[in-house]
Amino acid sequence: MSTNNETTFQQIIAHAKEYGFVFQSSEIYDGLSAVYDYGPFGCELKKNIRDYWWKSMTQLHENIVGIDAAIFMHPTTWKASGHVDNFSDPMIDNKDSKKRYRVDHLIEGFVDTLNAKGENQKGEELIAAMEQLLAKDDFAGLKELIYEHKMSCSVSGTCNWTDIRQFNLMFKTEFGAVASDNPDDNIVYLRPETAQGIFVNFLNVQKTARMKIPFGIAQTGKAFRNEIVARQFIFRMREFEQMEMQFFVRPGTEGEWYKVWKEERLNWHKSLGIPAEKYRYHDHVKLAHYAKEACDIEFEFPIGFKEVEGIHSRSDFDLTQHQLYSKKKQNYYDADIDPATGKPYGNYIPYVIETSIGLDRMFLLVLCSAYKEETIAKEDGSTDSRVVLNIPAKLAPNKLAIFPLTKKDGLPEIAEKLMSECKPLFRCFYEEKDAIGKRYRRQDAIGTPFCVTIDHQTIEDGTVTVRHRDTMTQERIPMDKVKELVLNAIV
RNA sequence: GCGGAAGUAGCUCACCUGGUAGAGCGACAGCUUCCCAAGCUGUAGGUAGCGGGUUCGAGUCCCGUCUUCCGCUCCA
Repeated sequence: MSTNNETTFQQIIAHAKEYGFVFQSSEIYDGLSAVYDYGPFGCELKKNIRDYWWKSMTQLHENIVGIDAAIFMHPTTWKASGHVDNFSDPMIDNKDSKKRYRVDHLIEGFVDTLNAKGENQKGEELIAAMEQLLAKDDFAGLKELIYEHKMSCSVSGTCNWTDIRQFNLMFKTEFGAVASDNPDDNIVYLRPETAQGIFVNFLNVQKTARMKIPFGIAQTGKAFRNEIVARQFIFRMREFEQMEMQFFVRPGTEGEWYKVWKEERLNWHKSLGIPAEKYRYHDHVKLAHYAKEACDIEFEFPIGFKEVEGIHSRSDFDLTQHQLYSKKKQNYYDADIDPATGKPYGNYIPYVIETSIGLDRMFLLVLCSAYKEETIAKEDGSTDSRVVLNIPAKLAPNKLAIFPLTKKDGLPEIAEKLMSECKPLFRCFYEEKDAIGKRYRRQDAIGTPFCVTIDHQTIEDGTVTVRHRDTMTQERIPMDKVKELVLNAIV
């Protein structure tokens, strides 16, 4: 048995479509760019990944609770978080060098060269003009300004510019049925991250669930971003799902908690049996405006190492910002005794360690690591091939397939009996058509870990054949042990 | 967003230099079959991404558009 390592990303994408895992959104209308739908097996796999994460966060950690915050949030949320100001800059491209500039950076850079030449007053005038135009979103005026002063690209040296375009990270929509005179009054954003729903509920959760620091709040849910380049299948989508946990800690302890979660999260990945050498950390050198420390957990996809999860030490940035914008105190009273002073730690705004994993990326990770094209040497010397998804049993869409060897002699009746016993406990699939080998292969293609075949011997002694997906080996066990076998593998 | 390539049945592809679409696999319905796909029979499924143009006639040539792929660019 040999595995072909040269399976490309394309083959995995084709397989995902052909077997009902992922479809392009609105495909009959030529599709919607960078939006995808999950099919029957895809949505099961996705749900199983989400459940596994949720359980490992909220059930296995007594100090982590969940919430489900709305996608719509008060617009001020995004002013406080920095998303409005940091991600709505007008951009311009140089057609010759293909280099993209933020318009304000381009003009400021030009002003710097003026200042270097001692033309400071001209520079100041230019900055003033720019700020006026920016405030009015007058892109034509800004472009004129760039041409008027013959601002050129530092790479190509030309003034061959595209029109100015605004890059908006966040999707906007209208809120409320009645239009206001000022359209801005009705704008709400589709959240670009789930984290802010946790932060604005920090005190609600802390008080009602009677949480003591250190504690965490977990949430899974959709988030929306206008990506400049949206490509690579479900790796980068405009609508995607995050699984985030914000862990609130006493200031000064964030360094050790960052280490704890960095390790804890990688262990979660390893617990799925995915080879450790496929993973690596990528520590951030350049940090975001809110971060103290940050790293990514990267996975080696067929297209190279890519980020799947981020662990960020976010300081008290977010809660402080929300306190500032909402004018509501975000303090926590810590009654524990500080050994240094002999007194309680008292009031403070907690620090936050964030773990944030993309559910869709995790889905792709599972699919990529599971997909195998195998060539099998048969006993008669000929070769055979199969496509198999070695999905971890606890994540597999179907857990058990039940086959009567033939569809007569009472075998289907026995199989249906087993089916009705098992299906309340885990997802099963029943099939009686086609040759048994063909049925096995169909289950391999969607990653079903176990197949059970009922044959004539079952009638005599009540045993069945269990066929294992990964090894293709078979064993004979009593039919009433099947349930237990599967349950042991998936819990 | 820019440059290049592609878009024919669910999938992989064929139709050579324009003359009104075919195969394999798959699916479905049967038959056969006592344990690993490629035995047998039958059925369904495509106005050739979409729109326009040239032509007596276009899947085949031209333009536009959408989508996908590759490279560049961006990515808190």
